[in-house]
Amino acid sequence: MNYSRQREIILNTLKQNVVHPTAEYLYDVLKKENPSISLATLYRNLNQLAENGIIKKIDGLESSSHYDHNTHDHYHFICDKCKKVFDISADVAPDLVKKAQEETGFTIMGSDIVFHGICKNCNK
Amino acid sequence: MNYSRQREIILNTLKQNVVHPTAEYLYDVLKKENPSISLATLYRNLNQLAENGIIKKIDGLESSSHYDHNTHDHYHFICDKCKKVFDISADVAPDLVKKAQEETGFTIMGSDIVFHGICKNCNK
DNA sequence: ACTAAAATGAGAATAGTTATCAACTTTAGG
DNA sequence: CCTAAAGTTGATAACTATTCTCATTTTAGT
Repeated sequence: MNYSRQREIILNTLKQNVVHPTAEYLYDVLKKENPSISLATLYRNLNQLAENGIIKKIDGLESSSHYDHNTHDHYHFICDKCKKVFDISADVAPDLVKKAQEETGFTIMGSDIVFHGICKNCNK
Repeated sequence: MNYSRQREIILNTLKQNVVHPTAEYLYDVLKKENPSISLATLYRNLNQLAENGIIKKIDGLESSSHYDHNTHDHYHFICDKCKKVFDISADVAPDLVKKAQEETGFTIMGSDIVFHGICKNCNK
């Protein structure tokens, strides 16, 4: 993977983002500072960054993928009402991967763990 | 939800299926016995059955959704090589939802828990 | 600076799924 | 058992998210 200005911008934008944005959301943000950036470039780079373990692609949330600059082991929660995505600490299930591996005998390389329901704020 | 012959056929076909099929796979199977069934009818009914908790839609596996007639609490593993989907018992993380709920204070209505890696067979 | 490999932007193409709509079924009430 | 309202169907158009193509530009090593 060579250096590329666009990839740097994309990664920085994702890092500065508190939410877990979709490509569409990122594209809107990126275009403000870099009107010439192409959607294909964005997708290409998000995929490359994810393949290299620099970011994480989160599937299973909605019809579109979300992206996370936090690659530490943790889970996600999406509110069915406001669609906001929250982090859940991996502490709620220590050794989950290890145990799953022991039970199945499979080599587990990754996981997508997504909860959904109603967040505190929407519950009021 | 009224009775419909097509829905019954779709549900039965899913129940008889040991794998966790995609809509495409189900459609191919269904057409053999019911050549006139429409793809739209299949998707409509899978969504309705899932909304009513009769089946479960599994997202986060591949670009397309898979469907599961087993609605008991359990997780999934997809082999990155052969793309087969396996069940993992929820016993590997007892009270996972309860703990996540305690930690976050959110009302958790469901979860999608997907592991991926290499299955026993492909590991040989 | 020169070259090969990698990356870009623009837009076309693809895949999976949902929407539309006229015709047909199902259901509940009289 | 008839009817009207509500629900469902098949066919196909439309949509959305993402990937592909390709000519041009950028990067990295010599």
